[in-house]
Amino acid sequence: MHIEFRHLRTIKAIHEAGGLARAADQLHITQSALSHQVKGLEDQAGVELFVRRSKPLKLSAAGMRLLRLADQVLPQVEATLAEFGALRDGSTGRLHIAIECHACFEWLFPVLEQFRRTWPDVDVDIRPGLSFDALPALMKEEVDLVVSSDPEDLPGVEFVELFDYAPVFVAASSHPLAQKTYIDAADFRGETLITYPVERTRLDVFSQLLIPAKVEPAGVRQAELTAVILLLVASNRGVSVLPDWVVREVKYSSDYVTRPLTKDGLTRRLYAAVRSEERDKPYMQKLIELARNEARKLQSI
Amino acid sequence: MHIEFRHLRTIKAIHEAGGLARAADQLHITQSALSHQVKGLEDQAGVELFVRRSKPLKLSAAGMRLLRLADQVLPQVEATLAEFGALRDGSTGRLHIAIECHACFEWLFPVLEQFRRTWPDVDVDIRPGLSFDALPALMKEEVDLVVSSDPEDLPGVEFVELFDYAPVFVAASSHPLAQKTYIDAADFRGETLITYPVERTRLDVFSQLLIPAKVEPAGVRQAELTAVILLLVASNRGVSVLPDWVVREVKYSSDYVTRPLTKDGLTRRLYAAVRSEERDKPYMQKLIELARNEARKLQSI
DNA sequence: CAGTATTTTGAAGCAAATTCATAACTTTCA
DNA sequence: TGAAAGTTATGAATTTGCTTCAAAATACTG
Repeated sequence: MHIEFRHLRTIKAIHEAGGLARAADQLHITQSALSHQVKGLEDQAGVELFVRRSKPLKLSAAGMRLLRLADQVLPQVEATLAEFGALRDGSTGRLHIAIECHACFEWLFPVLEQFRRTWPDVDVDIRPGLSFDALPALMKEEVDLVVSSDPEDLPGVEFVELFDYAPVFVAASSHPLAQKTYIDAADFRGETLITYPVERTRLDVFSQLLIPAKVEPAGVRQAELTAVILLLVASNRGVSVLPDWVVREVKYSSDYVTRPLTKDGLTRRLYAAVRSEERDKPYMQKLIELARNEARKLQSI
Repeated sequence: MHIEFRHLRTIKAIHEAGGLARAADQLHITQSALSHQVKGLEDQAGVELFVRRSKPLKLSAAGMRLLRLADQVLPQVEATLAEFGALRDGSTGRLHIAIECHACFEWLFPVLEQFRRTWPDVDVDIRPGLSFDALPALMKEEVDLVVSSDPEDLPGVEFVELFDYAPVFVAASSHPLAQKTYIDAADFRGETLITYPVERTRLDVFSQLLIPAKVEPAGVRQAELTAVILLLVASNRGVSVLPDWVVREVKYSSDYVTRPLTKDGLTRRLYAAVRSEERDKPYMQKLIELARNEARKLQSI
């Protein structure tokens, strides 16, 4: 026999009630059960827990020690169970986000800032999705939300629409292509293209435009940070394609210009991939709502 | 079903071992048992504790929380059990002392000072208040040692001899009785006797001298503190009878003199009353040894 | 000292934890 | 991709040990 929480509750109850009989009522078990329990406990601890010789069954020194343990431990257990309650009803949880889309930092950061104000107890984190496969990680519960623009049909995963955006062409104001009203795939043929350092299939320019048109740019150069890409573009080291929300803020800068891709412009859609069970959690809903609002704000600039 | 220590140990083992199977070995139960246990725990807590979709069975957010609880709680339990061990082998315990004999403060304090140096973990206290029913309190385990000079035959209580002392007569140097070489009961007839405020039967002068001789002093005045009694005696407000160790230290003072009671002198014996079970506890032995030494020291002055 | 309240004890019942046997997955490796 | 290895889940049988019941022992009260 081991010491168990039951025993701590028992000690506490007996102390408070001042006797087995009353404590038994309080715990909804027989007084006899308590007697056996105490005896077992004393056997196993090897010490007397109570002073028998007196009527109101007082705690001995060892009993006091055990009571102290109960007073330390039981509240800790209560606290843990309370947190489980919060986990269950969705007021607490983990929200680790993986972003496949490299430029998503731009709008996600402000969203998370807002989010933390309403849901301070949710454990939030962003994991740049370059180093691993975001969707398998989502299924394995290594992350809880993946921002992606390529919905797949996966069991237990749902893709919730966030917002639409347009990948747009960016070039220095002095660049010859800045003269055109829109850019076609063929226009890239003589250009150096600056992209994020990920596989081509995950870049809108390639997947939506160049690969279908079988066009290979003159050169490809990679840069990690959006700010650096814009810098390179401004100094005419190449051209790039970025989501409209990225360049929206700097649209009126005279250093570079943005042009739609193809005559009608391309449109892509961003999704939040979440596990089905978690889709309806309140903080999940909240994050999605905030993301949509943030996008609206950026696009109305 | 309630959450129990068993579950905490389980969580901890599974986390450390990195899987049910290995944890099962470590805990010396079947892997099946662990599986059932985890399931039960998840049902009752209402949250998933582990991430199933991955091979090395990882802890979920809730699982981490429970692990934290285990890491908080289990060491506390260990500590308590360790203290029980110490209680059992006698390196720790409670030593609350009741003194029937009012003047015993004088030698008991220095003894306890010494005692605390060797047995710092023993909870020591002196309780002067219940000098009345000290022995019943001993039996009810309200106190653990009673200093007494009247051994009784009580079940479960033993009287361990401490040391002998002599109640001696004290008077101002200028007092007429200071001329006598020893004092008899009859000498008290015209005197004011100063005593501690307790019943006569528990005062050596009365029980050993005046009551047997059927002598009533001219007056009786009571004082709480030994120092006050000596003060009153010195200023000739009365005479007193005190244990020799009390006046030994001030014996050569010219303010008062001490004289033996009766021609041969009275001798009394002081005992430590303890419960039989506790008599052989090491710290109990130590205290008794220290008391005897202290008495030797005082009497050799 | 009887009467009441409370705790202890032993046997029996019962619920819950464990085991056994086996199925269902996951991952690995060819 | 399929087979093999390793790991976890499940259901029925079993065992453990907690709880209850009934009755005796003990402590307290007037």
